[in-house]
Amino acid sequence: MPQLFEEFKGRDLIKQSTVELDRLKTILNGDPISVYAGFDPTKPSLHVGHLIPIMILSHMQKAGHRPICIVGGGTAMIGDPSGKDSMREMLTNETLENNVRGIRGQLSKFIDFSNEKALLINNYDWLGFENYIDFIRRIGPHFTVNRMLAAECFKIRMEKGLSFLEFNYMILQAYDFYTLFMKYNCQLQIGGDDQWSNIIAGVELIRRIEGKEAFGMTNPLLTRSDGKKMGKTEGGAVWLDPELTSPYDYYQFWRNTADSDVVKFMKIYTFMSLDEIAKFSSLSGEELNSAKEILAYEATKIVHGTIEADKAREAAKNIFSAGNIADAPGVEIPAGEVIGETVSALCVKAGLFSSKGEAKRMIEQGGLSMNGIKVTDPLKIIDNTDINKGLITLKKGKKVFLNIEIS
RNA sequence: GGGUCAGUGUCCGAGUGGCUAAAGGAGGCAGACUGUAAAUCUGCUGGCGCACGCCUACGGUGGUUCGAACCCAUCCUGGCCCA
Repeated sequence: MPQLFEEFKGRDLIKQSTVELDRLKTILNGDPISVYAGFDPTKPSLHVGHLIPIMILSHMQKAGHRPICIVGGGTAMIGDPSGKDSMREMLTNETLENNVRGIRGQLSKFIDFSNEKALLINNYDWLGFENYIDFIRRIGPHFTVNRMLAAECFKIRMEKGLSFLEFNYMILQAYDFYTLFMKYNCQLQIGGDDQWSNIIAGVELIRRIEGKEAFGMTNPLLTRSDGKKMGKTEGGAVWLDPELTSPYDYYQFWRNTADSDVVKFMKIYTFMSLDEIAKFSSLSGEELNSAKEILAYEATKIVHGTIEADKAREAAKNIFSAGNIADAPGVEIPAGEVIGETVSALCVKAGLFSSKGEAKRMIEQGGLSMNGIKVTDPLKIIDNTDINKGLITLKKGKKVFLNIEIS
């Protein structure tokens, strides 16, 4: 088993570090430390885009370190301007609390929070009670505006306008790091490379106030080989919450990975050993198709567990290989709302298309099959002969399957 | 606070009184080819019993006009310049 640093290197998880690599190596491979990453609770669920830091924390915990997850109830009220060209919507307290709760549950699938082996902290605990005058007198002198303005993360906003509110985000995140450093002796902050400015701000703050050294490390920001942002699909983000993205869809997301990304994703998004992954790197072309299955299975397993991953894999096999679509996702619709309806109306009701107009277009273009037969007439009326054993199976395009259960 | 420019569909962005459901691009969806891949080519891409019709839409509200995304007033939001 390779040591942590080698593991990270092998998985291409290190982009920038505040110290030279050989020092980083002794830190990562050395005595247990506390390591922190922040998550913005702007949504009730994390999505695939959040996964890299989570995986890093998970690896670190396995190597004996202690992860600290900050769910930024305090900072989310500000909104991180990094990489955004417009100001973020402000959130109400209730949605924030709700979001924090959801995220906590998801993190615990990757990180063991029992017996304080890892901590989950809301930075509102301290940010919420700071006195403004007090705060700026204590922290303010350590930052110069000119330095801050030079930071990469503010650059794009210098054109479009940056509110003072958002400008403070960096300071608050630095203060988070400082607080954790003082309270928990947290020495390392990790995050996406877009967090680099915020991370070094924290490192500097600690050095200035305490004269002590803390470290920062970033992971590369992943774009898929087709240049699209990770974790976004037609339907929006791919969520970790099974209510928002079903395990089946989650599996399908990974299953549809581009050839050129398969090995890269295995390294980052699964716990498969590097040796094991190496076997796949020599594959090319059609052979890679089976590697995608493994990637999808492993990635799904981590988030949704073995049982759901098995189910998703089975369902996918049955649907795509055996042509048996009984395992496809299903919706239940009362018989009265099915018989006598047009196909287009049924599809809309089942959520396959968002409007009848769209359904009609798709059908006219040959994009819909019902019970395995291509539908050509959008106004076709559904009758009893279309129902097999209480089911109508619909297929949109090549790979979106839906069973309508008639109740 | 003063001056000035801007706010258009998922996003970017044209349009500056009727020819505008609104150019173009991106994104998305679908068809063909495939390996549940990529690339490529093609079609579609506000809603509705959706060929001809109706409704909703160009920051909000009110107005001018036979007719407004486009003109006027006012408000909101933002940029830039000045204080």
